[in-house]
Amino acid sequence: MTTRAVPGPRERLLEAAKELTYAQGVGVGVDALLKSANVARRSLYEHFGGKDGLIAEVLRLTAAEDEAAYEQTMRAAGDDPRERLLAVFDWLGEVVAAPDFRGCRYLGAELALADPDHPAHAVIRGYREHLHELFERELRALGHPQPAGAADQLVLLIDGVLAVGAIRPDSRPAAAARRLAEHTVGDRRLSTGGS
Amino acid sequence: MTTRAVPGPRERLLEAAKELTYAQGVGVGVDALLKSANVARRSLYEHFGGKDGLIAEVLRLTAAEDEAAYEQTMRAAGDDPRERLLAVFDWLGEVVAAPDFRGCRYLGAELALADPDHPAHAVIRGYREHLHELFERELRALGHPQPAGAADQLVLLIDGVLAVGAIRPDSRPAAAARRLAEHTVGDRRLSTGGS
DNA sequence: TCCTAGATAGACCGTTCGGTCTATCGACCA
DNA sequence: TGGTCGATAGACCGAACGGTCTATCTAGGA
Repeated sequence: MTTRAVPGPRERLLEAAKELTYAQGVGVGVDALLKSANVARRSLYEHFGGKDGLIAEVLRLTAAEDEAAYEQTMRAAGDDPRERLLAVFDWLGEVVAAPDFRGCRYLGAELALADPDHPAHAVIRGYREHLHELFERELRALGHPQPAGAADQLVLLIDGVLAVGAIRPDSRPAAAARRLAEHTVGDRRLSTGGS
Repeated sequence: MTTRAVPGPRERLLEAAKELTYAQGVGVGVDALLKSANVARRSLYEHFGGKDGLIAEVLRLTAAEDEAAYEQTMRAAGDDPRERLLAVFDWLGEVVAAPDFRGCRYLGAELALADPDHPAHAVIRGYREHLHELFERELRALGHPQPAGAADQLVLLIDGVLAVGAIRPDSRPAAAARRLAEHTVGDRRLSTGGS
């Protein structure tokens, strides 16, 4: 049974941890997670082996969701790779402006988990690589001369938006980043084969 | 006596906290701080009122140091505002490449301290504003048409460098950001009064 | 010389931490 | 009907948490 009519303890725990580890940081207590999920203490250790396992699994889950959100945003922006890439920054503007926005979940976990062997770090790196490949693919379709380097720049701009948004959400960082992203992806003439 | 020959408990505590809160995050225990600083438990509460007060004071201290580092970097780059601004990104390249680099201290604290009333948040915002004003001043000297907006972009690029550097220090994010910063500050012709 | 102020060590407080344990409950299946 | 398995509640563990306390020591000034 991989599907069930009503969410089981595992699903409830993941959902509660997804919200609490974002709102409070990965330092939330196990008790708070169990209480919020209405799950027995033992279930956590049965399903995830411990708090660290739960955190890593939550990041895996949200990474898949966030990757899908990026892809959906680009899909909805049409067929032009340039428009698809820039649409990401318009969408980020909404993300950052949301009242419960509290910065990038992955960067928060990366900085909070001092242990370099924590399983979350590998998940975070994988998420970043996925985004990088996503952008690089579009840049290749655009005929960009340096798709890998340009993808580096786009990822950096996204990090900047999420970081600035965490501290000064009112400063509209996504708009500032979009202007730089327009420069990164190149102007419209470039898509016909510039130098 | 504001100066003393040998660092007193307050100075030792600040120094130890500066290192430990960066290496381990602001979640470090009070015991670890006291042991590292070789300071009596009571001294912490006498001087800083508690852990939160110590953290805020550490951020105030490092903010002053970091602001001075930015200014020194720009001063050493000469008189041309354009070169002074771009030199910041060359310097950031060294910062990120340092073996003990672990991301931006301020962003880490911002994301880790869930309590919006924590005194550290005000310190962090003040630090950001100081940097913004520093850049805006140079951009005005450059004759940039939108100094405030361009300063927003530079701060965003710095955040991006520090964020990417925390996760993939080997990807040379400062070099990617510098190329974008060159676009932000404008090319050389602009300093003579372009559109 | 005595007094005071600051620093020390460290016991102690109640709470919370992550994790392990036993015992019970309830649904499903043979 | 009896057995099994997943989930439950919750006691319990040692350790660490942030913070308060007393008592002792020591350097500086009157």
